[in-house]
Amino acid sequence: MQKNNISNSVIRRLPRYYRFLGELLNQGISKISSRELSEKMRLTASQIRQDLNCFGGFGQQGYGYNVAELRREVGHILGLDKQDKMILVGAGNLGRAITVHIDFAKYGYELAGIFDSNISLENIEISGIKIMHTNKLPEFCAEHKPSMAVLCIPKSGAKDMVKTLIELGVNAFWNFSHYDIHYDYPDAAVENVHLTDSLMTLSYAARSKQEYSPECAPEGDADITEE
Amino acid sequence: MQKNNISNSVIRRLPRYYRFLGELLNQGISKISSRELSEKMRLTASQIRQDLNCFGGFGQQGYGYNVAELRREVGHILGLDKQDKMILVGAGNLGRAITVHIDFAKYGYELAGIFDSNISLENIEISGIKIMHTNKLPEFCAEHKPSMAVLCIPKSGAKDMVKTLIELGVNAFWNFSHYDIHYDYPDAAVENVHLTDSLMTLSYAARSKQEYSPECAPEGDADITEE
DNA sequence: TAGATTGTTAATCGATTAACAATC
DNA sequence: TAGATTGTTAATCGATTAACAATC
Repeated sequence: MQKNNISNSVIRRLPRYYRFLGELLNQGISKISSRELSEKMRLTASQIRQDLNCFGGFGQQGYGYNVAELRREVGHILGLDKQDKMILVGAGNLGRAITVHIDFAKYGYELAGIFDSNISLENIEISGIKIMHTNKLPEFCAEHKPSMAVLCIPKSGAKDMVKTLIELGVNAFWNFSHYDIHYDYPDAAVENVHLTDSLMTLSYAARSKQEYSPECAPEGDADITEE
Repeated sequence: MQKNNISNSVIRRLPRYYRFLGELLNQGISKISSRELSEKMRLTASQIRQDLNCFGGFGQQGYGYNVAELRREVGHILGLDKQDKMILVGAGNLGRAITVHIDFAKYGYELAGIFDSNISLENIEISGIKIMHTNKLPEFCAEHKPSMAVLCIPKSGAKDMVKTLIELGVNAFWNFSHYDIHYDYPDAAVENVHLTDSLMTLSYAARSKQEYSPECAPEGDADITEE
């Protein structure tokens, strides 16, 4: 199904296609052309056809794409129709929010266990799952063989935790810490969520807009705002 | 200070520079060359010099970059040394986690108010801030003039909420909902955090690795894994 | 000064867009 | 069939890397 070497840019657009196709389906739209979809998604029809054709010819000349079928295909490419076990490590505010907020089953994962190194959290339930102490990880992983871990722990503890998890067979990480897993384990599947990086990017966008907005703009050349 | 039209690719690398420079500083390293930094960050020295030179010549030939000074400059470019008020809308699990987890002051923002449309949450305190009902927004914004809002609300309510906030003078959004703000307000500063998109991307990476891993690889050409 | 390393221009690479032939 | 729209190749655009002259 998947051809070799699909570029990261293409992969990162797939979830968005998947979402939009889901919405179209909810709206009862069963057929769509690349041009119509491009208008809804604000990208070019060309790009949509290129992207989809990395994985196969899902459309039909003169007709377009069947929404339900295309969504199923994209979901399949993303692996959402599989079923794997995963764990979450770090039951702080962020870990608890993700546990409650994300419906992992929709993405082909079963949240099988929650772990924290803080012994006082042991046996507390979140979303019906009891928090276990991290010293239970070897036993748990041997039994359930989770393939993915969500890391909601500080950077300081992350390096050792990842080492442990890799040894226990976990090879995919949804990483909310700032520890750079790929540096030490280039073969692991890693998706970093750097919330503060995102906030800083927004800060840049918001504040450069401030500078250039008409009310605040200084007289003369906007380039030379430096003192 | 900032030249025109810095590409988004460059901007998105700045927070990472900022983090790495902070670490170097913590380690007591006061001077670094683009080559040394490139090894630590796993990117090319050329790119580092190109990126930084979009904003000015922060280095010195034959010497390198002063870590403390460069960090200050990058922080300044990102606007982290400013101070603006902001609000958070949606005090569910995610909203509460972000309130507690993110130190907004570090990024030049003061979390001035938390809002929720659920009346039963009113006056509950998170991180010392009392949740207010969303009907208090007009009054609050008139008084405090927040420039940014964190949106931790479902997509269904997001469109109306953004319309309200835009009218109240908020023009930057850290958007955890799936509502596409830029579609309706192309001039707003928007940073989307699509957690489930990130999870799907990880799913793809994790599962295509599974397919190609030595233990599970089928015999013959790996390209033709389709039945 | 000589050595090192930046700032900056030129070359390369990859991703996006445009064009069009294939075909439903 | 004629019209529409895909799949796919070619052209363009932008981002990254390499090279080197400037200079500390």
